[in-house]
Amino acid sequence: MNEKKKPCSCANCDFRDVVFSYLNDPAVEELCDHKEEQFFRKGEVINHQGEKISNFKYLKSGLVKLYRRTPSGDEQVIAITRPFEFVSNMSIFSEDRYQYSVSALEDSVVCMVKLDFIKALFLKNGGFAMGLLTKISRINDKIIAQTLDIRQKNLVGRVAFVLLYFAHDIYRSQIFEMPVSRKEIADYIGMSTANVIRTLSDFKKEGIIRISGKTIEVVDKEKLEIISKHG
Amino acid sequence: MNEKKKPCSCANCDFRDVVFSYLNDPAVEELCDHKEEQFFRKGEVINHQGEKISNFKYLKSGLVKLYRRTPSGDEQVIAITRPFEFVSNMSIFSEDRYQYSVSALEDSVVCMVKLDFIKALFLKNGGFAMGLLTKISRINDKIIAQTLDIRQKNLVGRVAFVLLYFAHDIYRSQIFEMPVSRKEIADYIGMSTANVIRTLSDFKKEGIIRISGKTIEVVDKEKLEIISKHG
DNA sequence: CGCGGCTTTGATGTTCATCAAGTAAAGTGG
DNA sequence: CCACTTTACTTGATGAACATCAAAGCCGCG
Repeated sequence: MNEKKKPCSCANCDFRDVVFSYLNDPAVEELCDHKEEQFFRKGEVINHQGEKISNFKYLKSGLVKLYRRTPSGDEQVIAITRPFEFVSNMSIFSEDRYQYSVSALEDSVVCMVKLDFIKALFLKNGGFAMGLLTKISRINDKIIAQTLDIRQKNLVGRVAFVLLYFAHDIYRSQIFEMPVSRKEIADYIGMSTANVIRTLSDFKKEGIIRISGKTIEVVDKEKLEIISKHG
Repeated sequence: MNEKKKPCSCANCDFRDVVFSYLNDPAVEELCDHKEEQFFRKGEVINHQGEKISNFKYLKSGLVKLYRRTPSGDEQVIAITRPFEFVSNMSIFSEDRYQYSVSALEDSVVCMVKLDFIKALFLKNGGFAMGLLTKISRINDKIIAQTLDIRQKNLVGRVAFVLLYFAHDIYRSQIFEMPVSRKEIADYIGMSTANVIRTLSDFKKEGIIRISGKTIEVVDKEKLEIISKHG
């Protein structure tokens, strides 16, 4: 009945179900003492490619993009994701430094725990390890599958794909504010900025979508799906 | 001094250092009782996309390709790897069924352990879990990085890249037998078969490589590297 | 020795990137 | 808050890169 103890905010965190379900209450309590929440304004960089990895991070709220800068200097966008994906990507266990950068596309809250603490927990708790492995595998699978899906499409198919991705997976709404620039879309699906814009204009002319600035509305979802599946 | 015990072949397996280093001798002994080795002739399919996953598999010797068939029916090669990469890829923990197929490019030996056994071991032994997670992460990182590297290059750069990949990473020799068809190369780097051949012919004319059938010799490695880095 | 698959090469057309020039929008400093 | 600068967006015109098609050569295999 020592109810006076400070309640741990982690106990009710949505993320607990995702990978921390194997931790019992005392363990979560301890985790809580080691975590830190950090706020990132839209546009801010959360992890920088090449920087040393010292924390296990995951996205609590917001929207982020994972990307890298190529040797030749341009940007490749690898993924755009919502909670509760990891921020310090998979590399945390395999690499010393970040292979990719992560930045906030919307105001975001990131929760971080010292990596050493996670690793120690890992050694002690196999269930936790397995939960984490499953989650990381799933994220990796998704990234690889999406990359392959995109590669297979032609230009118009890619643009259709990306529109559907935002409408369905990110915003779950036919009408939304595009959180990225046209150039970022281009870097995401691997084509030139001019042609992304051109294709969007074509879609608009054909009445498939409505555009006004950053606001996009998917009018003819079915047609977009057909185009996405190569057309 | 009960030396009469049957010696466990797993104890000295090269693979032990890769992920099983956290297992002590009795644990390896037990693992040994649950493993099974299987031989695959060149061309045989080891895992089939869509098939239920029941074993943890890794490549002991040989060479394999990881690929998938797209909805539209053509093949995308995701990776070509040597031991000791996993065969039942990362998805083993995240998915019920294989997302991709794996086939042998050379005669190969695959070692397999019931997945249930690995999972149980996982829960008991955090160190083992961590070793495995690290290994899986590294493989995933490599696949993603390679895919991004390829995407960034133009046609000739991609062909140069693939030649260097076989010469350096796979065969460690300037001269080697290409284990895949021209079409498979095309599916690997995402271009048409005809253009792969054309580019190879161009390289030959310029004296950068020598070709006779499946045998390829890299003559001017430096030039190939320049071309690979966009040329 | 003839059939079928893989390979090679040339010719053709499409797709897409690049360049350029103009417009809208969004910061920035006075 | 307005003039100024910069950055993002848009559109058209051009050419390069690449896929596709077709036809022929090669090679292994029954």
